[in-house]
Amino acid sequence: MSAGLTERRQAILKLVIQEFVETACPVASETLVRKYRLNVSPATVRNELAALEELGYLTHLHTSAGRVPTDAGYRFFVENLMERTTLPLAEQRTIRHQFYQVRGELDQWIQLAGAVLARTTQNASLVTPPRAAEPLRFRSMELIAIHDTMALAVLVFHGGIVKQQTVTLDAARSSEDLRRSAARLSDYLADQTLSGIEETLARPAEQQPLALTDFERGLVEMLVRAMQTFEEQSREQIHSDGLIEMLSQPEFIPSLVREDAERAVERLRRALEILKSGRGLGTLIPQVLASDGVQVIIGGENSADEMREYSVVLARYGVENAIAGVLGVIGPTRMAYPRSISTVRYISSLMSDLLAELYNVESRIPEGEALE
Amino acid sequence: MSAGLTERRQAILKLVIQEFVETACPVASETLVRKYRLNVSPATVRNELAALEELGYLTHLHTSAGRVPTDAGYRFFVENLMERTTLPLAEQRTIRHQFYQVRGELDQWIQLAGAVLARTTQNASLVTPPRAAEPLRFRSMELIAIHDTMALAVLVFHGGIVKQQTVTLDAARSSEDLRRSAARLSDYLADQTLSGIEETLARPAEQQPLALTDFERGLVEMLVRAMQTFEEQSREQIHSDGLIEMLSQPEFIPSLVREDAERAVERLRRALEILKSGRGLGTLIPQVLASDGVQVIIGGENSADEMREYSVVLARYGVENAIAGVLGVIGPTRMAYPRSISTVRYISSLMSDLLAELYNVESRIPEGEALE
DNA sequence: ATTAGCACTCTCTCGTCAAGAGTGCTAAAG
DNA sequence: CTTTAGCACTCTTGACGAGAGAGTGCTAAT
Repeated sequence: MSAGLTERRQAILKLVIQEFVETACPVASETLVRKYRLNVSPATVRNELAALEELGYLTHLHTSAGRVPTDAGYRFFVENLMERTTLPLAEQRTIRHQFYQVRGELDQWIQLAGAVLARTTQNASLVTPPRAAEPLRFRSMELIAIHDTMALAVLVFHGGIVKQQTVTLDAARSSEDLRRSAARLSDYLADQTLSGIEETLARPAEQQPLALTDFERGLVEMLVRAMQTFEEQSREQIHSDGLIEMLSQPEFIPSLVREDAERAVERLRRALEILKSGRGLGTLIPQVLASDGVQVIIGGENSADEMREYSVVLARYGVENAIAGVLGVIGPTRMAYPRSISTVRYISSLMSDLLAELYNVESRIPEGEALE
Repeated sequence: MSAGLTERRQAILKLVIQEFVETACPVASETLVRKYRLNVSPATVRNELAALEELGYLTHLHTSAGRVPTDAGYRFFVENLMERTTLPLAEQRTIRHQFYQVRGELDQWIQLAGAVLARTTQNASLVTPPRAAEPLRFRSMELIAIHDTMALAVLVFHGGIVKQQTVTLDAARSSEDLRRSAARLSDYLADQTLSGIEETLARPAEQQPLALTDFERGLVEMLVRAMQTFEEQSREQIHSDGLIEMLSQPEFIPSLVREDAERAVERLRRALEILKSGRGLGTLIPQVLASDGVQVIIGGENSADEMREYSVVLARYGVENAIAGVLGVIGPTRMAYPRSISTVRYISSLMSDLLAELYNVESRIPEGEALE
């Protein structure tokens, strides 16, 4: 019976997927013949569909409804059937322009990347802030008086990472005082990592190259705390956007998908939880960070059951050996993979370019034209 | 027939609202009698319910279903029937402790306030960053070299507001160079507002007290751009959180609310749009900024039709004559108003305390115990 | 003024039924 | 051996209706 995946079956599989992605309705044999002007009869197509089903690429919800791709079907499509597309140049231009307008602000890049991914793919987007390959390394500190008993500490780390923190002063201090303390600490702890700083502090007093005042000791504590929370946060933080875009997919509109409507809402809640907590994605991120190119995870392929109905398209971005993050889109398995993939590829290369510029490394990515 | 709002009717109205808020089901006369051990018969209650309906405080979905409060009913409850409660001390303590742990970071306060509001009220929360009453006033600038052709500008404004921005250098510059330029500009433009800076720059060259290099001129442009975008953003930005909490309300669970299920999803989409875009809230924020105490907007009372099914509980927070923002919760009109109001009141006073501390003003708010 | 009793209304839930969609199978044709 | 026409079969969907249940509104008695 099953004579393997003949050319024609592949072509039909491709059509089924295209059609299903477009319409979100199970596709019937006759629809295919009519819409794509196939030169065979519906019966022939039915035979092929049955074969594809036996091979595991399609399913039946129930006896008499059209075919729907399985995860394996999508997988085959992505691997073998899909032509590699790039985002239209006009869209690339528009996106580049938007990034140009927020040049200089990393936070804005992240936010913009999320918004653009969501808008162009009509799905939710995920962006993790770029994380340094190496642990955070202190560079210098500035103290700026806000008023008598309060100052603002600006903590600068290697790689242009800056954190600010207000500190309460035990007593009034002059600007000059603050500047001196900041300078002393900047000198004292320059280029140290968190563990280095802790080590330095742990040394017995007589081995300390510098006698710290109580005030300065307090500052160091604040610095340590800031570095800790930063490392914790950057490890986990996932920005997401485009919930609304994803929710406009028919999967979430009970009137369109002939189904319980109960389940549509349940699905929605699950989607929310995934996006908010990043649960189900936790294991994916490091995996993507360790691999090149665009990664496509279809349904529950790689992670827990809760992701069964969703696909994720992710790519790493960043600068080799320096800093890297992950960005991508998440949506129902019925996803326009070519578009998602080309968008993710483009945005990740764009973000890489921007970061490379920041890090003064010439870009290595083919699609990366200079930013304006 | 309608002998006005007698004592007993008020009591019954109160019970109806309590019951409906708790169960989300239309409340029947017999239920009231049984559950609250009223010493009258269901028939009597029915008469009173009918009167309350005629007075506009209750409605009927259809002939034979229990009563449901109208907006006017909630309004009367909030104004006259509700006892003014405060958040339990244990909860206050927990919340204070959480704020203590992120002391020194304004961004974190905002985020935490949103999370706490959402969690304790089981609704979505809204927080706008505190905005200075006066326009942004420049204080000083630091330039920190990142590498040869890139530096990080740290812009400090009055009130402890800090922005960072990377700048590309036209040519390599020494640290000393950068420091001098930053110092010159800090001196030159200190204490100026955006319009002041623009005015200063507009003066003819011979009146300029200081001849700026091209590089410095570029920095000023960057500063102006940063100040502009900051003012724009802070005018509009609304942080929201707690979507998941709100979505766990029965209104959004089609199986619980006997209703189209279609509408539950539509309602949900609307909620999302309100939260994301702040549409329907736009007019509310300035209104709340201009008034004291907790403001309750029930249903479409004050704004457009899209808010008809939602209530908002908002309060201003901040420091008199210096800085102010708005925070609160949004949820279905069937809301536990006493709890929402007391939570919003507490969080706003807490945030006010924190800001007052930052601004070195002694706190004026009664509930505001010292932070730890 | 309160309340018991009861009719009335409206929703909700099944079950049935007919229509429709699409498949799977069989047998004939190329 | 492949393709196809024809047809029975399955399953969903929507409509209709009846019966049960919930709660009210009214009336008349207390």
